[in-house]
Amino acid sequence: MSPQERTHATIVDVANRAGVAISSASAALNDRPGVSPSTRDRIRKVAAELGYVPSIRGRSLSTKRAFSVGFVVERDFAVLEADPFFGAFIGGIEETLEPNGYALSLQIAGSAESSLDRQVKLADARRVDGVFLSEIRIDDPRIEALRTRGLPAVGINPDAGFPFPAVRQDSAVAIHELVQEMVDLGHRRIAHVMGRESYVHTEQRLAAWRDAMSSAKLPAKTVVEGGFTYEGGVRAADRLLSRKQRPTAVFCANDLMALGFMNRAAELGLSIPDDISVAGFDGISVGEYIRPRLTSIRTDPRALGRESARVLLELIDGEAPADVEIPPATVLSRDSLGPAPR
Amino acid sequence: MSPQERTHATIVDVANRAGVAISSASAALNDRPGVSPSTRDRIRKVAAELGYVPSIRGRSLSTKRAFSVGFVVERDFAVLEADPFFGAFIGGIEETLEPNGYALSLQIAGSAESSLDRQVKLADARRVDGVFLSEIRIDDPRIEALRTRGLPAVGINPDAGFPFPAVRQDSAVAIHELVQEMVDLGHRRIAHVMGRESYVHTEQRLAAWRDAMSSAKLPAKTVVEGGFTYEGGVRAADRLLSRKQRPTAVFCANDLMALGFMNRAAELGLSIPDDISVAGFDGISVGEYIRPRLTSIRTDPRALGRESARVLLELIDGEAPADVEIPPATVLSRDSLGPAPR
DNA sequence: TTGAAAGCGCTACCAA
DNA sequence: TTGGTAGCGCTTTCAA
Repeated sequence: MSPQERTHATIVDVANRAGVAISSASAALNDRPGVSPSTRDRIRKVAAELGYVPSIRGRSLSTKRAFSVGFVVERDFAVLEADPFFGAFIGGIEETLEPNGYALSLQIAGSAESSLDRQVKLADARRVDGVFLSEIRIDDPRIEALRTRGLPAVGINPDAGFPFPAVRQDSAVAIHELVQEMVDLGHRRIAHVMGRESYVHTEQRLAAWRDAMSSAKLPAKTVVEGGFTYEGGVRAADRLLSRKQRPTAVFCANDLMALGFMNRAAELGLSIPDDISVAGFDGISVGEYIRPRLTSIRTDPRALGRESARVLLELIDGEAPADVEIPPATVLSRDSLGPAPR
Repeated sequence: MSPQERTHATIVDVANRAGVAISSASAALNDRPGVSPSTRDRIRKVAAELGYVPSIRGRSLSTKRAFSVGFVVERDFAVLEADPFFGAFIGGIEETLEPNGYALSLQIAGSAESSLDRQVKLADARRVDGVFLSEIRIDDPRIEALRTRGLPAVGINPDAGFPFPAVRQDSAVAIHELVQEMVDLGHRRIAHVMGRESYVHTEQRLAAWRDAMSSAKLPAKTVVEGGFTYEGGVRAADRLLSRKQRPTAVFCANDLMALGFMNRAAELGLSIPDDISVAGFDGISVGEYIRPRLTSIRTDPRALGRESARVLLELIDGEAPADVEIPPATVLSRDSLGPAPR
């Protein structure tokens, strides 16, 4: 075991070469007051000559900061692949992190238990200064674990009453619009294929659909669970389309389920949107590539990531950031919605 | 700025409480010899009572290790979303990293320049002990940057002669099989939609296609560039299908381009696979969800990630790991290939 | 087997 | 404005 480290210039080297004290070098290099302009310049020049880059390790130990934040993705590998949220969200996080000298420590957990475990380990080893909490569950155990540890955290689309600062993007309005659009097209039997049970966003979408249905004076009772997977969408189609009074339109809680639903419906001999209208949620790019193109709800995971990171950094800096609400999701009208068959 | 750090138990606390020297505590906690069984047990017990978790920061500074490795993903955000490699590869990396106490520092770079820049910063700030090099270009400038810094790195599917240890998955054999399958179906005019210029994997797939064509005594001259994007696939279809002697089969260097190609072909009134056969590369799950289902080549990014991380950790440990070759990619036969039209 | 202490690279406090 | 120095939490060397 030989950590092959090239010898980097340290602040001591800079101070020596510049003929100043280490503390002066530190102050100069960090734009802290208390150094005369001339020595400051000299120190800077020497640092540049030496190719000095501060060691995050030394700084970390002395400032008690990791300069790194954590994100534990809790998602099945299979789902992960087709998931649009992931990449864009991380991209957004990075937009904020990078200019602030922070790095992202990413972990992938296959299950909720290991997700909690990973989160705890990141915190206990003081690898990170804070974490992102997405895919929040009802009574999510991570919340308590984080609170006992006093680790800064920011929630992505949590429910009201969430104990940490939150960043939210409303999708209820878009879901209302979508349902209304269906109603305007003459649909009365509108079903919902909901996501995985006990996730907050599953409930949020379900509730929005219910509200929209009730606004339209329509009964909101046809709901089946699809678990956010393609296969779940297939099964949902099997269950919903075998009914005597089958729905004429379906709102799926994500695009992957909508894909499964559409394919199964087609296999069952139904044509979309002539026999049945389908809409998804997420606005994944693949929705644009399939035929008919999938009507969906477009969210902005990138902005969510960017803002979450901003809030998290503020929190880490000891501020008390307010919750952030980014512009709401919008309906992405494409071809999978049509007039209700008569 | 108040780094809200709960006071964690340190090794000093453990040593004090156990009534031993710090060095003994360290030895006991790290399974190093030189501590009697009884004191070792006592120290362990105290550590457990105190909920002691070693601070990675302190350890990092003293061992000159970050216990973290870096991965800079250089990909367009739009492409990233539909990219199957990303998530699975990271998942694989994690499988190796986690049990070894390492974390992954992930960065997303929009361009090649910023990718290099990020890589350099990670290295210079000593945030990571090594990095993964994927999406390698011909004469990739990152290689030189890494070498000057003496930072351990492992290449993912690099060309022969790559200066760092490498992990590879052969796809030439599968491409040969695929082309042969096309030939067996009666195709003679088989085109290739290649990926983005100057990427090693673009060249590798192109070369494999050329070889396969020449093995079949067929001219390998119909090639258009598609840049690995959906739109590139669309443009390729426009160019290839407007020819007087249009190809009857097309091998696209990734699935996304194949999707674009298929959709455009359909728009032009061609039916797949009756009028034209299409195959992709990657085996993305969406290929299963579209109609006709896309024939492709299945790679194993997860295994690639797992092995790469293993090699990288060995390298960091000062060993001299040999290159690794994981089982080759395979043809994923689905529905987008059919007999040549006559 | 045990303990004391130096040192990793940096920040920050206190004197000069 | 400068310099000296303690200390962050750990590993590791060297004495006892």
